[in-house]
Parts: sequence; structure tokens; C-alpha cells
Amino acid sequence: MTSKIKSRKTGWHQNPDAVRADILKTATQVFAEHGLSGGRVDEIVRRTQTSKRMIYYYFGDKNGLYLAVLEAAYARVRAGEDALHLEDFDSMEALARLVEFTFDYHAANPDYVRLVMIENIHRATHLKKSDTITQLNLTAIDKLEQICRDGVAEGRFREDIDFIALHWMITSSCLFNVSNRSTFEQLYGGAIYSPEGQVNLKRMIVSAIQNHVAI
Amino acid sequence: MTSKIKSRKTGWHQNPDAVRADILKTATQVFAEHGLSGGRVDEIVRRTQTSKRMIYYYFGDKNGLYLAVLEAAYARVRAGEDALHLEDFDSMEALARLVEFTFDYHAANPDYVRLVMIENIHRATHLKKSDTITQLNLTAIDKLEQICRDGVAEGRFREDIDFIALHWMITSSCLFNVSNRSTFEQLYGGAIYSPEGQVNLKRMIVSAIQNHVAI
DNA sequence: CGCATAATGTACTAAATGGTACATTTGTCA
DNA sequence: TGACAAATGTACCATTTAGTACATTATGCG
Repeated sequence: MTSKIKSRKTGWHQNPDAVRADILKTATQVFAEHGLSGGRVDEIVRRTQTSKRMIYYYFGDKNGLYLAVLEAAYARVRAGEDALHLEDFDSMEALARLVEFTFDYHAANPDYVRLVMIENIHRATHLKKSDTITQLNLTAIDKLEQICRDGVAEGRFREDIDFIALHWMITSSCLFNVSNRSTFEQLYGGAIYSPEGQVNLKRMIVSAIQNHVAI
Repeated sequence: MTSKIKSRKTGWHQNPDAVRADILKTATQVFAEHGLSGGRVDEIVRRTQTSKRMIYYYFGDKNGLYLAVLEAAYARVRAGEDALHLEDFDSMEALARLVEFTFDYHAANPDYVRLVMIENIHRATHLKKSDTITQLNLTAIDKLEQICRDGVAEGRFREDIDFIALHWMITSSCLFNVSNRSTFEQLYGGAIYSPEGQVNLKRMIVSAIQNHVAI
């Protein structure tokens, strides 16, 4: 994985980027699985090609590593959002596509969702420390705002839409779908999480959102 | 709190119920605050009138205590739901009241929400072990089902409503509102969590739900 | 009253866990 | 080539943490 070419004598070569990436990837999995307090540094080490020494060398301490994991996870979301090209569609269609993307992205990235939930358990204390993330995340709202403006101009959207509330609505459904799957499934059965169940759910969310913005 | 009348000589009296309740209450707070792995038995002991000895005497081990906490939390929800008297209202009004209750209950009981989230991080492994909870929670759906039936009979609800999906919709909004408050507030500002913001949000959710079931 | 059992106090332990000290090697650049 | 900083290996430590051993007291019951 890290493709380190071992030296014949000593068995190792310098490869800082790969080592860093390896740690980060493994730590993401471990923290997402067990949380910050539950995630063991020793387990991360074990599942890595490197040593505990290197974690502290690159990330300072456990919290530093966790913060790096969190920042990387949020950065990936943004990259995903940027890949959409909503300007090619009329407002209703663009909104639908944004909701669908959000739904699918969360479903496909449960580790991201788990990290968000874990961060909420910690009352977002680490998120607050991150200058990077806070600035990063306003773009999601921008896209929505643009869609709403277009929709109003086209005469299809209400004029009094609060796009932060709209974003809240979209996120709540799409995130809950992943974050609370385990308990919901246990209590109310797995029908919603079957392939058709998910398709229906997505359709339901899209139409609820469209309904909400429509005149 | 526990109102234990101390013996003059030895400084203690038997008071099993109060001790058990004291432990449970404190453990609820500690686990809700820090999670299962993050919640320290020693901290629970410190914030309790009793000793560590008693925790293990009554609950076996840390997991047993956590499970007891979880079961008690779910039991309280049910008690709250039973206090509603939805049969006194027409279907649309009853639905609105159920949604409003759900919204308010979650907002007023963040510890319950946090426990649910923590349980989801653990993939509901403890919930699965609890015979009590699983049977308990089907009543929420029953209420909804009854409302839907009435609504159809009154000619105001669509006939093809999936009440589990409907319950999903209600729960996702009301739970997300509390569970993800920290990160959402940090990223998008606190307007939604101001008093009027919450009122507006609740109204928005109610009307979205009503819209969804209406013909 | 005396006895059996439930309830509680006190002190302790083994293991897990985050973190570090110290030595060594690798790569770069003059 | 040689020196110097960056990168890595190895072994170790102090503390925290869940859990327990053992003794003692309270209380109900015949």
C-alpha cells in the first residue's frame, strides 16, 4: 500500500508523505469506528505500516491526529460538492440533484457521518479549533442560495425561503438516514434500508423539499 | 438527595432503591456526556453518594450499567408519549400535535438524544441485547397508524402513506435538531437555535409533514 | 434475641493506554 | 565526501481505569 522500498540492510526508507497518509487513513477508520475516546492509538499503530513514534512525530498527540482526521473528512465533502454542475439545470431540477447528491454522498460515506456524530457528542470542540473547516463549509449554502435566486427569478420558488433552514432540512434527512440506521432498523425493521426502500425514501425527501420551496 | 439517614456509629444505612436510582441518574449524565468508552466509572462514583463497590454490586459491570441507563431512557420516552391524548382531535390536528410533541420532547431531553447517538456509534449492539426496549418501541408507530387511518377515513390523507417512513421523517427532523446542533451552529450560525428560529423550524416541519400526507 | 442474608465500606490489583527517551538511519546540499 | 536535519526504530514509563478481595454492618424474621 505505502509502497516503501525496503533497504536491504536496515529494512526501511524515508517516505514521509506515504507514512502520513497511511496514518491518516487508518486513524479515520479507527476513530469513525470507535470514537475519539474509544479509538485506541495502539490499534491505529497495529493497522498501520508505521510505528507509534511516527504518529506523535507528525500529529503531536491523539487529539491532533483526530483533528487532522476531521479536517480531511470535511475537505473531501467539499471536493464532492464541487464536482456537481448545477448551473446546467433549471432551478427545480438543480435542487433535486443537489438533494440527491447529498443523500447519496452520506449513504456512500458512513465514516464521514460517524465522524460528524462523534464530533457532536464532543459538542464540536475540535471543529471550533479548526480554522480550515469553518471557512470551508459556507460554500454548500452558496450553491443553495444561487438555486433559490434562480427559482425566484423563474417564478417557481417562493420568495421568503430561508436557505439555511432549507439546508438544515436537506441535511437532517440525509444525515439521519445514515447516522441512525442501526437503532432505527433495530426498532422498526429494515424495510427502509432495502434497496427499494432507499429509492423511495430519496424520492420522498426530494418531493418534500421541492414542495416546501414551490409557490 | 438520596436522603439517607446516617447511623450515628457507622455513618450509613441500607437504602438499596435510592442507591440504585442515584447511580442510574448519575450514570445517565456521565454516559450522555462522554459516551460509553469516554464515561469513566470513577467519575460516576465521584458524583454519587455511593461507592464503586455498589455499581458492580447492582449492575455487574460497566456495560451492564450502560444498558440499564439506555433502557431507563427509552422507558421515559414511552411514558411521555402516553401522556398525549390524540384521540380528541381530528387527524390533521392530531398529526400536528404528535410532531410538535416529538420536537419538544427531543429539545427538552438532550441527554436522551445523546444516548441514542452514542448507541448508533456502537451500531446498536446494546439495544439489540435489550428485550425490553425492542418490544416497547412499537407503540409510537401505532399512534401514527391510527392517525393515518382516521385521516383516510376523513378523506384528508392520501391512502398510500407508509407510516414507518412517515415516522422516519418526523424523527429525523426532531432528532437531528438536537443531535447535530453543535456542528450545525458552528458552521452555519445560531439563528436556527434562537427562540424564534426554533419556533419557525417547528412550524416548517409540521407543515412539511402535513403537506406530505395531504391529498 | 440470634441468625441469615442483603447491603455497604475499604483497600487493592492487573491490564490497558497515551506518551516519551534515546539511539539510529536516510537523504540533501555545500 | 561529510555534515546536518529530517525521518524512523526500539524500548520503556507513568497514569489511568475497570474490576475485585475481604471485611463489616444493617435488617428482617423465626
